[in-house]
Amino acid sequence: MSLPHALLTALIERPSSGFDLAARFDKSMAYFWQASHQQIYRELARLEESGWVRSSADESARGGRKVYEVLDAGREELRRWVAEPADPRPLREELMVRLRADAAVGPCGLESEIARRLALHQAQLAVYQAIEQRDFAASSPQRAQRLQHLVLQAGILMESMWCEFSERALAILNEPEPEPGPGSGEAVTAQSVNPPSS
Amino acid sequence: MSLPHALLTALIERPSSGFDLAARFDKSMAYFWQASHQQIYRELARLEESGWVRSSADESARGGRKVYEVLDAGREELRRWVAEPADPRPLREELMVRLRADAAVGPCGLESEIARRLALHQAQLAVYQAIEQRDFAASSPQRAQRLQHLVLQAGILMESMWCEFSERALAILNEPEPEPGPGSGEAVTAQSVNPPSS
DNA sequence: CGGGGCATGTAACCTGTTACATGATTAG
DNA sequence: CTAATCATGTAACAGGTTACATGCCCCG
Repeated sequence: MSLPHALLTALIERPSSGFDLAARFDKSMAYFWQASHQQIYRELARLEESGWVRSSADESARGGRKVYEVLDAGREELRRWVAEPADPRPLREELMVRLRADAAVGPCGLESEIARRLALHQAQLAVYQAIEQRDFAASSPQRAQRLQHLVLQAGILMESMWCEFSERALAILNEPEPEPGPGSGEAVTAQSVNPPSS
Repeated sequence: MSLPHALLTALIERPSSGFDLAARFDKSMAYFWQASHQQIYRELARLEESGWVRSSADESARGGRKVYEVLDAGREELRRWVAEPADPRPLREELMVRLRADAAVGPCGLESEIARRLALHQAQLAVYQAIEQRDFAASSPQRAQRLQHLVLQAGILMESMWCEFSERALAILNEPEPEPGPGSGEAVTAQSVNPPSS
């Protein structure tokens, strides 16, 4: 339930239309939150209904462009929400399910997929590092700047972690099997091992 | 859409009832996937409808206990799915939105929340490390074992990352402000800084 | 005047969460 | 007998995804 507050934040940074927000969510906020334009329009309507933002038709632009800005009630709500405790949302990582499944039924050719994802994570890491060099080369004493840098660093930490993980996974998957066995050539090793703890 | 395949995997590891699966999802699979019992029952019904699993009433147990086991079609489906390419699901990390919001509206007292979460991540890390010591002390040559260890290591990497991140965040949030300013005591620093790239 | 980008939406659907409902068995 | 635990479900809803619908305006 943080989409409304993500939108409030983005609108405080700069009043915008739904369209602009959708575009900006692919940039400044994409490290850790994203939303489709449908979601954004839906949510903007709710925010306005709650009296947290106000829209005004932008006559200078084409189409029925509506620019939203945050009202005082919206700011208060945002400040209230920021300090509210919230447990980390549990992970849902499909790749781990695949690895478990591969462990259960025997080799399924997962290596190429992992290699592909390693490349993706390396590329994303490079993008983040380029942004860091461009925008945060000099360490700033300003609180807001440092926090924004921190969020970017989280993205960097995350991508680094996935690179590291992918390499470990490839090392295991590409390992030659201990004894291939001359006869039946499939899924023999799998059944014997049960999950570790219980 | 990996819940059905997570269930297939768990059922291959050991045929079980819905209730057992719900309990086991809190253990062996909880690092990276979880599901409520409602989801599990709903999904088991679908799996049976698809002809991937079969249920049989367990007379020896109390209640209307139904034990599910995976059929050949289910195994085939699982093998097919494992190799299927799938991009990493984008992150959704509420805490990052909070940090961004704090950067936008000024200090909101986020430190205590971050400290709380640091403690949570440290605790979880300790749990994972204990499991690792207990179940994976000796390095095994068996593929399935090594993959299961790998998945646990992903959990460890993840928790370590969050600890590292939380500490960095606390360092910034607890820093004294450069010039506090004698007059107005609120939200002055925020507005001047815009998001980095655009 | 036609195509492409700007701009705003509706509708249907799937997944996951929360709350509620039901009954069987066993321990005290 | 009663409470706890085992065991299986239904219903309603919220959030997110996909597909579709609509119209404006500028450029060629």
